[in-house]
Amino acid sequence: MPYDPSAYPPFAVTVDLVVLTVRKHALCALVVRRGGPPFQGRWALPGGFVRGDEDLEAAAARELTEETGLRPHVSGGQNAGAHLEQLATYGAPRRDPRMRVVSVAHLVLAPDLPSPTPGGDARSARWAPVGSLSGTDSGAEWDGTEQQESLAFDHGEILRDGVERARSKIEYSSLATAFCPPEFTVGELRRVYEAVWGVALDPRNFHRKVTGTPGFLVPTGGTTTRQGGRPAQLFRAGGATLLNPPMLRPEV
Amino acid sequence: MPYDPSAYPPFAVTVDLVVLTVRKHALCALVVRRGGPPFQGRWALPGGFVRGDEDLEAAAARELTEETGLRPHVSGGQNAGAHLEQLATYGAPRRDPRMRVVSVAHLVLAPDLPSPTPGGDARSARWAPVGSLSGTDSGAEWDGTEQQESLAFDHGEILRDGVERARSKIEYSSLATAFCPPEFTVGELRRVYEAVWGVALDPRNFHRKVTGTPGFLVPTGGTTTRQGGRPAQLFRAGGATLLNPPMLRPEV
DNA sequence: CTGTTTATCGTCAGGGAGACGACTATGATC
DNA sequence: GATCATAGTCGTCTCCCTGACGATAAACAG
Repeated sequence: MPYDPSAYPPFAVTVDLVVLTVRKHALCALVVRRGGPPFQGRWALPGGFVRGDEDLEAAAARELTEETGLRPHVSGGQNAGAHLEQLATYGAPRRDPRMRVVSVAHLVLAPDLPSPTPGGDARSARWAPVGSLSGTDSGAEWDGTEQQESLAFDHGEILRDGVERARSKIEYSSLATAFCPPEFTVGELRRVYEAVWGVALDPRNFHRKVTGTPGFLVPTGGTTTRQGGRPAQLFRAGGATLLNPPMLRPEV
Repeated sequence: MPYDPSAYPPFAVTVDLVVLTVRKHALCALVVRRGGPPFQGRWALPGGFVRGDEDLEAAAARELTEETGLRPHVSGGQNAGAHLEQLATYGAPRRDPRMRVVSVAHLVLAPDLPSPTPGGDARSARWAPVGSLSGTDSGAEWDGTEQQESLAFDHGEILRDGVERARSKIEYSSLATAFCPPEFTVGELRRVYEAVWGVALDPRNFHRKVTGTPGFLVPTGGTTTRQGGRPAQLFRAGGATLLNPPMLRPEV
């Protein structure tokens, strides 16, 4: 099937971002309010068109910087920016009612940002607990104090896939450190796991596991009491990216 | 950023297929020879354009059927067709020298097909051991008896990603059964793992693991001696899709 | 000073995996 | 038919990891 360049059906290609962070013991996703039709006024994932001469990952990084000011560390890299990776591609024929759009979704894991409304973009944006957005099943931490509304387009499905990817990936990789500031304590890292998985973990077993895995954490020598209680050692993310054996999330 | 439907850059969208099978103790990928420029005469992954009103997965399934006659069981389903799932999307600006093409790669795991040249397509197609295609590191089983040649476009990279996905996914899922005929023995399943991972596994421990995992295998009652030696029980794939705990491939 | 919070170290039992020994049931070969 | 090679299947033993949980340490709040 030698294809004919003059006869291919035209598509628009976008990138959509599932930007996750942990705020106040809850896994949150960045959502923006749509300013125009379709789905005007509804919340959606941030995203935009891929430019004609732009790589997909570069487009995702550009959108991320535009929305949050974060500068991603593509494909690994030390803590200090955000982790960015391709998630999946969504291309159902009528997912956008106006035209045929194929969206390459990306997943971003970011530390908690001080800015309440991230980025200086004119659109309103907020961090929404993933439990408050329909399409996710983690209703445990969802207490109903916020407006629950389904996302525009198929973004609910994309968010669900991104959350599931994050939940499973921190099992066998050191990616959870991407949710932490450059220096963090074992307890802070544990609270990340608890927020992402929505379960409580035993502090003693968790401490044994993460400090006993070579290359996962490297002590910086400092300590902190910012969590209250006894001072805790500070760590940086080590070079290891794969956890072997993995830390499996507890059964139902 | 309310986007303007009349001003988006146009892309062509294709699907490319990484079709894997196990033949004669080796993991093999389906490759087709290109009939026209660019890369004329080089081997490439099968694939083609997504039609204007066609879902991505449907396009992948259609291409698969056109190339091999296989009818995929999308997203799980019992043994009898092939497993198909989305792999990743490749969209570097100049990956196709003619125009901007974004390719949504899919991964297919198929049982060994009797047909030497799969499908009745006019193009020449063959099963190539993945070790014989550059871009993969599993050189152990590659003995140099076949022509080694790098694939067209970025298909070497796509193949490598697909092989890595298959290698890691059979660790924690029952997907390895997709490489097997509807009824198979424990030994045949073990040889699938050995071929995909390129390692030797202990038959006794493997037998204990797979027969001891609930829902992985269900005995059909029959036996076979098609492998020689003592008759072996026949099994079908059970309903379980996730292996818990996983069967981790041995270290280096 | 006492209670509370968080961090960290230890102990113990159970499960799973790797390393093997032993036995079984076929077909092939002498 | 006896023997051998080939696979399959069952057991055992040890080590390591994990989950459950007791105990101690070091800060702060009253």
